[in-house]
Amino acid sequence: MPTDSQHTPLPLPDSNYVLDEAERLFLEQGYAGTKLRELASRLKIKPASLYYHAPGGKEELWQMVIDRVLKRHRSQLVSLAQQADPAFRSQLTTMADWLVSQPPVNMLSLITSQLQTSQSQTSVQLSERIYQAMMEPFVQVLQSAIERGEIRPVATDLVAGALIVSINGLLPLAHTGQLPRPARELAHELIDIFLDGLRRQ
Amino acid sequence: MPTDSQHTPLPLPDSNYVLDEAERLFLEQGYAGTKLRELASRLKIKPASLYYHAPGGKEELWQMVIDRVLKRHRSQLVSLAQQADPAFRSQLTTMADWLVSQPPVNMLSLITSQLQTSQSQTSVQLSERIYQAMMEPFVQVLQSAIERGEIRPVATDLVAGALIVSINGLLPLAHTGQLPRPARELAHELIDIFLDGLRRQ
DNA sequence: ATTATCTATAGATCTATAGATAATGC
DNA sequence: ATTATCTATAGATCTATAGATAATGC
Repeated sequence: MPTDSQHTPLPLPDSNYVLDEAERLFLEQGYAGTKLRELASRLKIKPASLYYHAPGGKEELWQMVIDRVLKRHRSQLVSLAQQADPAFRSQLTTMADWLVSQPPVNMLSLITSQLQTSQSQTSVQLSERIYQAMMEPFVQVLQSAIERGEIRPVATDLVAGALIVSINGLLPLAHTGQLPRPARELAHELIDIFLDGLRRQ
Repeated sequence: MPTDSQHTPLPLPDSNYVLDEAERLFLEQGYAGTKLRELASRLKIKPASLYYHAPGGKEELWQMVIDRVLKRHRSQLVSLAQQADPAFRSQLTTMADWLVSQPPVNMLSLITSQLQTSQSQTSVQLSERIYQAMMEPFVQVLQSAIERGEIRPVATDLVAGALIVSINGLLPLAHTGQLPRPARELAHELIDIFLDGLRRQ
C-alpha cells in the first residue's frame, strides 16, 4: 500500500560539499551550535579556507544553506503534490517519505536562529518563506481533498503544520529507540491516524 | 486548599529568579545559543556572580534547568491526567492547556544539546527522562481511553508524541502570525482533529 | 557568619583578514 | 589566470577563577 520508490531521484540542483556539510551541522546543531572550526575539520580543510567559499563568513553560509534547503523542499514537495496519483493518502505518504529522507527541518528553531543573526531578512519574511516551502504544498493537497469531498473542511494550515512538525519532530525519537520503528513506518501510521481519527468509528 | 497565610502569587515549587531566566534562555536559544553574559545582563548582575548560584558554571545551570523543567512537567501532567473528570477530550485539553502555558520544550533539541555538553547523563538516559516527563502522562490517558473503549487501539506513544510536538511546534507560528489564532484555540482544534480524523464520517 | 554581589583578569575559543602557495585549465 | 587551499595572526567573545566588598541575619 505505500507508494513505491520513485524512478529517478531528480538530479539535485546544487551539489556542493561545503554546503552539504554546513547543512548537516546547521540543521542539527543550530546557528550558534555550529562552529566554523568543526565544519572545516569535517571538510578536512582549515577554517580560513571557508572564506573562499563564503566570503561573508558564517552568516553567508547560514543564508546559503537555508536558501538551498527551503528551495529544495518547496520544489520537491510541490512536484510530489502535483504528481499523477490523485489518491489523497498516497499523496500524503509520498510527501512524508520525502520529509523523512531529508535532515529534519525544525521550523521553529530556524526562525529563532534567524532572530539571533539579525539579518536583513526579517523573521517575518523568513517564516513566510518557510510557510511557502514546507506548509503550502501540504495545504494545497488538503485543499484539493476538501474540494473533492474526500475530507471534512478543516483548518488546512493547522493540519499541514501538525503533519510536518509531527513527522520531523518524531524522527529523532525513532533513532534514540524511544519509538523503535523505521521512520517511514511511523510517518505512515501517523498519517492514518490523522485520516481516521482516534475515536471508534 | 493549601494553607495560604501569605498571599504570594506564585506557590510553584522552586521560585528561583536565576533559574527562571536561565530556563527562558536555554529553552529559547538552546545551550550553545545561551551566553552567560546575556543571562547575567538580564538579571542585572555581572557574569561572575552566576558562579555563586551555580559553581559548576554553564553546564550546571543547564542541568538544573532541565531537571526543573522535566520535574515540573511530569508532576503537573500526571496530576492533570488523574483529575476527576474522566472525559477523555477534556483530559487532553486540560493537559494541552498546561503545555501551552509553559515555554515550549523542544524534545529533539534538548537531546542533541545534551549530546554536545557531553555530560555524565547519557542522551539515552535523558530521552528516557523526557519520555517519562512529557509523553508518559499522555500515554496513560490514551491507554485508559482505549481500555474504556472510547478510542481505537492505536500506538499510544506515537500519538502522545505527535500531540506534544504539534502543540509545542505550532505555538511559535501562532505568534509570528503564520497561524493567527490564540494558542489554546489552536491546541483544542488540533485535539479535535486527532479525535475525529480528517475523513468524512 | 552567611549571602550575594562586585572588580580584575586569565585562558580558551571563535570568527575573520592578509597574504603566500600549489594545482589546474587555457 | 583561476581555483582552492594554506600559514600566521588579529581581535572579539566567552567561560571561569581569585579575591574584595557590602548587606543581612544571628
